[in-house]
Amino acid sequence: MDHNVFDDPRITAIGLLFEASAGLSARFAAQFEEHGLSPVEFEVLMRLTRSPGHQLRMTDLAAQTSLSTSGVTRVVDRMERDGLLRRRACPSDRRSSYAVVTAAGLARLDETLPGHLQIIEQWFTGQLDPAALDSLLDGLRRVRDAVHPGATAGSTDPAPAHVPSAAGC
Amino acid sequence: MDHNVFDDPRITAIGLLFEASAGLSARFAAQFEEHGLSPVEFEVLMRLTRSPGHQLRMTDLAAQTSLSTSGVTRVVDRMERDGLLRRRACPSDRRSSYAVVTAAGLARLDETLPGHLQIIEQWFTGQLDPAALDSLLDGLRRVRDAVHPGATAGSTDPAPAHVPSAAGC
DNA sequence: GAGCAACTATAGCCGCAGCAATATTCCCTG
DNA sequence: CAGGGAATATTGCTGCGGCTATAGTTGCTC
Repeated sequence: MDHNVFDDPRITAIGLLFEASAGLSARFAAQFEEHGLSPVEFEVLMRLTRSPGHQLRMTDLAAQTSLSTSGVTRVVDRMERDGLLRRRACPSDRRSSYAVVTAAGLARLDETLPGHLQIIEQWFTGQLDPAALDSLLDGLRRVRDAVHPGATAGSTDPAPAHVPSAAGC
Repeated sequence: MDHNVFDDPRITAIGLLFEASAGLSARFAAQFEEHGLSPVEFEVLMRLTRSPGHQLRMTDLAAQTSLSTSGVTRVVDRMERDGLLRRRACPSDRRSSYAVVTAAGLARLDETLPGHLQIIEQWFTGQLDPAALDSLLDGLRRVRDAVHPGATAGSTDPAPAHVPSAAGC
């Protein structure tokens, strides 16, 4: 029990990261639900809204989220049924289709975002003084860049740097 | 586009936290799979093994993981079928039952842990010099303590402080 | 000691999401 | 321009896990 694995600083470190992350996720989910959104739906709304024309091809949307292409198909199904999104055929490539944010989708996002930002501030960024926060973010950025989830990532990147295949459309 | 929400420092911050966390999760999942474990199964194995007698009542196990009680029932079903765990009736309370780690379960954990620790070091703790790491962990601890996932948390706590109801057993 | 509320584990039902298979379309090569 | 390989979206199938209902057990109160 002297060099118990459970006391290993690495276990402690990863525990802190995951608990902080999970705790925030739970707060977010609760607030999203108040506005009739699931976490994935919010993420989809964010990704699409920040994209040019408030739209993205299904594949590209999948690449920018934590979802597979079939997962995207179903989320877009639900959100289209709820009027938040709309499918649009790609004129130049008849295999592709766009998911486009509707006015209702934009409104829903606008209605959800203030509370979301407030929660981030209350439970995360506001918990630390500016210097400590910078320090934390620097560390996270280092880790993020190292582990680079590839498709899962990109939230901070203004453009995915990929610009995969939205060329002809 | 001047005060675009997407460029809000809070969005950037939470993006970094989630991407780092998700990236590490993905690495972990891949390594767990090499040893025939899912992330939840690994978590269950860790929680039980660090508990006195390598066992925990189903309810307490649920409280210490990200699972509901019915979720625990099913995970334990699977792991019992695979020989990693074993159910044991609680002698003093016939409603309760224990999940106990078997020798095979311990062996599986021992076989999985070194690689797990190595991944943590390679992609997380080893990415930063000691001072920066301390800084990062301090920040995370602050956030963790604030958001305190309640049941979901506890990974770093040697004892859950609760010591819920394992009294009579 | 009978009744009742709280607790414990489980089973039914459901939605979600990944993988693999499929149909369609595109593009490149000969 | 014919044919084959790659890309795109969708669907079937599966496993996972939460919520709710249920059955059994406990302890408390009258």
